[in-house]
Amino acid sequence: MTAHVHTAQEAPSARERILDAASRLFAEHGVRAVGVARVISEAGVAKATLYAHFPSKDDLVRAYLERQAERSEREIEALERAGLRGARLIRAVFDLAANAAAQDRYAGCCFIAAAAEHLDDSGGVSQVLADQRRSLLQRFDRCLDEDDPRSRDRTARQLMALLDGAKVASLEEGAAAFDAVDPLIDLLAGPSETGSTGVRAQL
Amino acid sequence: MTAHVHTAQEAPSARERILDAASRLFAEHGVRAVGVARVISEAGVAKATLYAHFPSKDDLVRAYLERQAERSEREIEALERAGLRGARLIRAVFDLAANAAAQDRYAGCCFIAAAAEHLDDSGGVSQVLADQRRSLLQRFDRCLDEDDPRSRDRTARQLMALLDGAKVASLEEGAAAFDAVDPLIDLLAGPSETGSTGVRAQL
DNA sequence: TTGACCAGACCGACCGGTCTGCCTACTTTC
DNA sequence: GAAAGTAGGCAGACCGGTCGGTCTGGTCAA
Repeated sequence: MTAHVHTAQEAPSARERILDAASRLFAEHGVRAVGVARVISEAGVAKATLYAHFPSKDDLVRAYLERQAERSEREIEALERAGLRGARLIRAVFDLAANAAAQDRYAGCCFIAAAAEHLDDSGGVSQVLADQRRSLLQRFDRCLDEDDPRSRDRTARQLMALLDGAKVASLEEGAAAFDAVDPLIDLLAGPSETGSTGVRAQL
Repeated sequence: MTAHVHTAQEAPSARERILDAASRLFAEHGVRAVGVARVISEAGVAKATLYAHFPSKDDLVRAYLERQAERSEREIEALERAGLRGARLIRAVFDLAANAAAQDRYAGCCFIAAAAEHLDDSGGVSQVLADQRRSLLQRFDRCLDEDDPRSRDRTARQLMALLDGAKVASLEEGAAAFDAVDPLIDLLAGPSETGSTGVRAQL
């Protein structure tokens, strides 16, 4: 695997260049619409090199989704470390998604898109998606301060639906799609306390 | 176009057999995963016949989505004709989606899936999707009894997000995904009045 | 005779994936 | 310190298969 650790000066390894190019292309055009030829072209890498690091395109796709899931997780953990808790952390998760939707070449949530492109899941792609989903659901659950676990679980699922729904709407409306659901977040997540988390304004 | 109208006895025209087979296959496996060869095979039709009716696969896809949108529209209109209004009609729309998610070979909402598969929209596919979306949004709006148009629009978008979110969740959880959002519908759509619309229980 | 349909060969393009061959840079050994 | 070996990456030819799409030729009913 050569889990090479680079300093900032070093050029990124071939594996990372491949994953970077694949991530950019997959996110913008979809997984099925991008062939390995285009990935190696934009990564500046030989075909054999790609297949040395990823046994098949499906492995590359899985690695792409896993990295994306890890990044999201780390972003949220960073916010938590910054002191955000409960309702404010939940709001921040929505704000992160809204920020992503505001990007120039935004083409929808990579997890929802990948799920739609892998209805027949021959590889382990949908497992990665299920894991990411469960992880976020649990985080919502932990952020809620309702006593009844059943009620907490239901509220977490409502928040998840709201997030996914806003992401779907953002395909056509961009980040503005998150405005409509905004008031509902407070309602579900608990006392709104002080207003904005500031995260959304960061970009 | 030969907009032939058959009685019940007549065998369906070639065009309809094509559209039926394509709809079944596209809905179950996704648009890109199904080739024209498979469509004509399951439709029992010659390749030339398909291309006589649909100039390209993209036209076939558009026809498939348009027909699906029309069917949804007609289902809702039938419920309206049956006397459902306001909040109860909104609930019925959710129940229709939940029923679809309960089907055996359900593989997600065809509109969301098609949107995810056509991030780069070369054909007019995304136009069909946008139309369907706008149409449903307007119907929600008409069903709400809030006075302020702005507030009504926002509530309609919240309902839409809830519906899309439940559809996304139903990819993994099936029709059960709609249970969680259920109480929120009443909250948004207005006075719950008498409980179930009965639609959901129909199947 | 005409027109709608059938079966299936055929086309060029592209797909994921393999393989050969060359080059470079580091490491081992004398 | 030079020679030899080795590992990783490069370019691109090549493979079988599938894609969307076209074309030929034949069947059948109106």
